Amino acid sequence: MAPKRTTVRDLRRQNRSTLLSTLFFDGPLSRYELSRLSGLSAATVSNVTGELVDDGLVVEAGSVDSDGGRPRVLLRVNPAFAHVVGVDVGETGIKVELFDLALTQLAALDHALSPSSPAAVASLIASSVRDVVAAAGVPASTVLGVGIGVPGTVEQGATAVVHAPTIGWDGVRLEELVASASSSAWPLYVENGAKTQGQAEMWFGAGRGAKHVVIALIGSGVGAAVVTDGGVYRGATSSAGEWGHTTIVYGGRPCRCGALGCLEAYVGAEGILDRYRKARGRELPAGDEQSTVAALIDAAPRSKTAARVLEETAGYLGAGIANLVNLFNPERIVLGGWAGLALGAHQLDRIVAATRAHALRHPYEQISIELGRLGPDAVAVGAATLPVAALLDRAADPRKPSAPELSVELGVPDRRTRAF
Amino acid sequence: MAPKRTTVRDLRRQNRSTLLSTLFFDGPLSRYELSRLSGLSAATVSNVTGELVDDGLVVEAGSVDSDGGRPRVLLRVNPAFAHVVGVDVGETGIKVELFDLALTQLAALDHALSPSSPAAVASLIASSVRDVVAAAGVPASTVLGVGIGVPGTVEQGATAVVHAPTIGWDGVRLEELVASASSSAWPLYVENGAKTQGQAEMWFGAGRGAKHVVIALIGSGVGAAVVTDGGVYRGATSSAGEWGHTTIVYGGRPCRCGALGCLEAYVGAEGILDRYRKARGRELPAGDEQSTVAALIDAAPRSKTAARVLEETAGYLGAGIANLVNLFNPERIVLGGWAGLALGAHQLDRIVAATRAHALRHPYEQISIELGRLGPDAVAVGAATLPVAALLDRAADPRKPSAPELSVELGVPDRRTRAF
DNA sequence: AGACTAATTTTAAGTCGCAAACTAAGGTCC
DNA sequence: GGACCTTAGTTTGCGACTTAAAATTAGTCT
Repeated sequence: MAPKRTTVRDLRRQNRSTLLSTLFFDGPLSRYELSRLSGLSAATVSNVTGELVDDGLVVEAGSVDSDGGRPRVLLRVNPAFAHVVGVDVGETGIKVELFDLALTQLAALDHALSPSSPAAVASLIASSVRDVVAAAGVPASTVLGVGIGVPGTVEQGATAVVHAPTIGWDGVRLEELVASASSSAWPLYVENGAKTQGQAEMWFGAGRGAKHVVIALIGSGVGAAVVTDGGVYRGATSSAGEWGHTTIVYGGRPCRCGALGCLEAYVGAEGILDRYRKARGRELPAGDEQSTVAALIDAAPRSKTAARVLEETAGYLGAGIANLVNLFNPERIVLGGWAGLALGAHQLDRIVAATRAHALRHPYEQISIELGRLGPDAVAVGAATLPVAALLDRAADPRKPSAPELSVELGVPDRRTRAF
Repeated sequence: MAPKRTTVRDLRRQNRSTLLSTLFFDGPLSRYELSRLSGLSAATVSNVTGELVDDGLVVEAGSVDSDGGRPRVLLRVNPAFAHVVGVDVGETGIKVELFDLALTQLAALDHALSPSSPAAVASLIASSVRDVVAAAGVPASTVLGVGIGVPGTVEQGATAVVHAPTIGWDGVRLEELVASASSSAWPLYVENGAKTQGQAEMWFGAGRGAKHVVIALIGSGVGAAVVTDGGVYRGATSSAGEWGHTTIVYGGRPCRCGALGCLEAYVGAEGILDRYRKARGRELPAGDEQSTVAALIDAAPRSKTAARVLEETAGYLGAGIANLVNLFNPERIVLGGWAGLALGAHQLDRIVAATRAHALRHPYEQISIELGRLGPDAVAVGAATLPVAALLDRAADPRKPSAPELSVELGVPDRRTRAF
């Protein structure tokens, strides 16, 4: 409630966290390099890493010559220290994957699933998590937590509340449902799927190294994860980033959200196909969205109509991206989601040109537009990062035995910001 | 360059900053209340405030009974400890105002000015600052710094670079120009005017108490200050928040930025009047924009055309606001700028209705839409907060004698301030 | 083996915030 | 008016922390 920031102990925790995070992200490093990178004195690095090694969080990983002196001993995060589970609740099925602490996948499970009651999904999640832990053969006690990415907005609070209209969920307390369907008490972290995917791209994909990034997620619908100052931006109630439902054509096409002229109604797969259908004046061959869009793109070289629809899509998308550029002034825009990748692969030049036409010169000059680098597992990987982020953040403080007050404070990795 | 976070000394600075900021924003407080609010122990509060009092930053301010015990001694920031200057560089003139540390205005100066060369403006700023300090009769040595709000984007870096197309500035290093035109070496802080006005609303106006706010600035043009997690959001190169140039009508009206369909072309004063002109099919009576818009609003009850133009304006504006709501998920939207206030006063219901129609239900339910509370001095007040924010931030560390390495690190000042 | 170099660890300060004990300042009750 | 509360603020003693400097370790080079 208050500014809160205090004691000398926080310092230690902070430094533990800094060092652990540095090791996590910047690979094996010697104590010496850690000292340079963190700004901490060699003595402190030695002291703190010693503790981390004692705790089993960090292990030595060979050494490296240093011309003519004592070789540096490399340290790295111990991948086997703990395991995490990532769950991707999609519109057509759920994926459950288990990773070690380095986010290497050890086991995975896939369930097709037509939209079902929250309770049914929760119980499927609970049993699948159990199964995947068993399949990987890791001791249950090493499981740090379970991250769950869902296709809707997630209101973070004492307990996460999910609103996911596309699968018919409204006000679902998924955390509670899963917890009560599950025998183990692993901490649960529920988050919007676009945000988990964005976090995955930030940690391991096209977002690495940047601090201000927007990761667009274009599939059947359209979403985005906005990364500001290095962290996923959530806003007051965690529903920030609903890019798909920003108005781009005032009074335009109806969107499934009920409003008119949303970006999603133009560049979401459903919107693209619908516009194509109208342009052709007749129905499309049957097939799922994904292959139909692929067919549309294939047809472009031969079909004027297909080409025009794609061209227009690139225009709308560029304008939508320009809005992000003007509002957020990011360094980088990452196009993700299956439709985003498909469009990006064939229309990137046009998209960039349209962005340029709609963005202000100065912020436009700062950005690069790239394609996402992670595959279809990105949402699950990103979900699995949630417990890891919590670990790094609280620096695996041994005094806080790993599963404290549920996911509550996960919200924002509480880096301090500032006013001006 | 690295995560940086260290020493035991930072703790002290941090706590000094927390206490000083708490006193600044939450008025006179006793040590006891400070202890509760900051989470620090009474001992530490006593210790740190003792230091602050010794340094002259804080003074006692009477006492208050505490039923049946020792009365509490109130502490407050010493308004006379330092002074700050705020400069509002507008499109038609500059305002220069001097404040004490509590941001009470002590003197002000106004110069009409047609768009002029940067050097001329810089020299006018330099001399006016000198004049206003002299007029207030405060010793030059107590001037903490000079904040300057400009009507364009400001790229923060080693030195601030201003791009302000509406006054013909492109790549102007205003800081350097003012510094060389000035004999004193007061630290300079250059920032976009919409952002300084936003900061003023956050500190003293409609934004108080909230952490996620968008302060819209609607005048001749359209801008916004986006406050995320309590701080004004700048993005990678400080040009974030260009709301006016987000596309709201794909392929729509040409905007002075060169693109089509920008929000500014519809709800900026110029855009409104131009649409009205077109709707009436003939010229408007002469007059400045501000009075012409007022006349338009007055005419609405009698003129169908005027009413329709305003109604449409509310619609566009609502859609623009909804985009902010969906993307940023703020708690509050503040309408500012003379046109924003005028529209808000007469069309707020319609604007709210349009916002509701375009926003997603969940984030919409979180917001309140309010009018700005500060008058035409807001930009200057906000500019003056910049040196104050720097003071609060570095906690007036006595070791850093108040005017150190020029404003350099103001850019993305690196640390926490406070919940504001 | 001895000299040298560079990475870590140990040692000796010096800082900091906190809990507990203590002092200050006023009120209540008889 | 004095014994006794109550609340605010200060002092003291301590444990925790980081650091600079000195010491140690582990190789390379001759």
